[in-house]
Amino acid sequence: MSLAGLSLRDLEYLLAVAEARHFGRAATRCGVSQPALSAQVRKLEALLGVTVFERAPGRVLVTPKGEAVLARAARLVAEARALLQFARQEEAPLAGPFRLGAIPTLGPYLLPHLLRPMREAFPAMRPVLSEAQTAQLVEGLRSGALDVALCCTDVEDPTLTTSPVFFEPFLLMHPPDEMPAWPPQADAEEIMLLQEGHCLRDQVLAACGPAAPQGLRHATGLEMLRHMVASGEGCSLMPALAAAALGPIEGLVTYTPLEAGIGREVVMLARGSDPRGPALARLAQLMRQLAPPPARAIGV
Amino acid sequence: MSLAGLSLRDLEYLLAVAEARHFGRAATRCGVSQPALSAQVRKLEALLGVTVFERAPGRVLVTPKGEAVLARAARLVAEARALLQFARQEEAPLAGPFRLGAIPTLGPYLLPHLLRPMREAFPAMRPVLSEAQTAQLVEGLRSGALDVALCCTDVEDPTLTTSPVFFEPFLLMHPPDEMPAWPPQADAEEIMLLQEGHCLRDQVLAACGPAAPQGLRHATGLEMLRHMVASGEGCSLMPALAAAALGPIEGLVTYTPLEAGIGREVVMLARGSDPRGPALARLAQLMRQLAPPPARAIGV
DNA sequence: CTCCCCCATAGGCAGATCCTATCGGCCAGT
DNA sequence: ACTGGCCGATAGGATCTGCCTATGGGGGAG
Repeated sequence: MSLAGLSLRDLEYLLAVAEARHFGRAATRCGVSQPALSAQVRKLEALLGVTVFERAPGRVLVTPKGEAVLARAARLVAEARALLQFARQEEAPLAGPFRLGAIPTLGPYLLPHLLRPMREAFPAMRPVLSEAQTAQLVEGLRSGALDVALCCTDVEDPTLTTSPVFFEPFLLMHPPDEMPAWPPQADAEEIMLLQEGHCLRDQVLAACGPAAPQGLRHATGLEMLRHMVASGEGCSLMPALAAAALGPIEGLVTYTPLEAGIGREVVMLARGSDPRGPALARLAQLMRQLAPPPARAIGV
Repeated sequence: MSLAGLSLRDLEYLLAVAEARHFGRAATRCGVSQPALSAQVRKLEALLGVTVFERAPGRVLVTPKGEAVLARAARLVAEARALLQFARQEEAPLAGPFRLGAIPTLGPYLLPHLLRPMREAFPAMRPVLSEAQTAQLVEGLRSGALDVALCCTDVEDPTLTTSPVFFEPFLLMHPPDEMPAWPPQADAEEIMLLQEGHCLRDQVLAACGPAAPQGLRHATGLEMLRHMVASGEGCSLMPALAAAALGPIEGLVTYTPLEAGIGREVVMLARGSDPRGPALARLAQLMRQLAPPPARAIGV
């Protein structure tokens, strides 16, 4: 059974007649002419198969079944009004669950600085955090499983919007008693990398210039990388936020700043089709305001 | 806030898109073209002020607020369907409260014969009985306070329908040892009447012909009338059903049949505008079938 | 690089809705 | 008994909404 032909406006007309017990006054209240309202009520009665009103001379009576229909119609109209009111009430920006993904070499070190100010700026936001590599983040964005992603690779997907957040410098991570040359010499096997899939691996390789290592020796994460350096396996580059969070290891690992410009651009990705575009832009701007101070706070 | 522009059909479209996650398939399911459905959904979103769907390339996503709107829309549509189904389901004839009025000289003696068969013929009917004089019954019908009325006066009101039920003869009620003449002699003061307002008073007066009494001696009801006859005050006419129900009083009151044609026509009145006209006609026919047998059963 | 998928847009048509004007029935005041 | 007023129904014309087919345009896959 379809709802074709059943109109909420006609139900309003019905209720108006029931209240006024008078077609003319009901029409005035509804803002239409009396014939228009009469015709619509008659049409609705035909559709329902119920004679709701008995047009008695001089007065309008309600039939027993009409009473029941009117009661249900009143509920329906009230709920419709509630729906309209609910839909139209202004909602806090980014309200509700907000799926935020980040790459593993960034999220654990950046998000702690962001979450509290974000909650203050968007009180109704309920962040749901996840950590994945860039490819999975992009797929999550496209499928709707994520709302925004923090990563570093320039994504050429035209359906995604890219908002710059900040530039994160790389620090040279090495044993204190062993200062490697930078940029590295040809086939510098002492440079260690993350395993395949991490965008940081590619960024470090790019930073190495022509003397990029083969990358045969790799770690599954930054913590492992730091411990490998501590054990004298070699050296590597560390993003500034991770270096600040993980810190040096007395007598085993220290960090040395490199020349300006060596690092990576952190961006916020979102779907271009997300209707909350303006709010997302404000979120990106908030991140831009927040990200540099912690980067300076690490003392590099 | 008005419901103008909010259409249940559009809400159905919205739900179809939410289920199918695909405008084209939703349109097919709704039996309209894809552009038609797209336009209506877009219009509805504008009306609500909520972007329910995010048209992402290759897929359709639902926004957080859209989820809430969809949930309410689903409730609304379900209730609308329930209303349609409820309205369209066949209802037992004359179902619900049924206000039946009767004049005092008829109701208590006729209705006991009618009620059980009426309940069998119209099982869903819930009779609500009342007793009043003709003028009040007619007013009750016109105001909608009554559904049908049983009375005897020919009512000329063009808004009421009159269905004959049966002819109720009058019996001469008198002491057994004192058989009055009929028709009465001029100014026969031994003829006693009911008080003003009872149609039976006028009918008896009419039956008396030119020798009608002044009616100075009157009773408030048929029981009182019978007791007045029993006490030797005079005699009177008694409707057959009342005579059967009240019965003679041994040695004090007896009944004597009169020539055929002396009596009153009992009719059922209803509003001509009552939409249950056919069912009311069947009710009148049922009364016609039921009324004569009890009239004969009184043994007169 | 091209074809396909999918939603949006454009233009025209048909039905629904509303309006004003009028009718017909009932009622009340003269 | 007559007549003016009230009230809902009907008639006819204007307008608007909703739907259709055809097409556009962006994105994705082979």
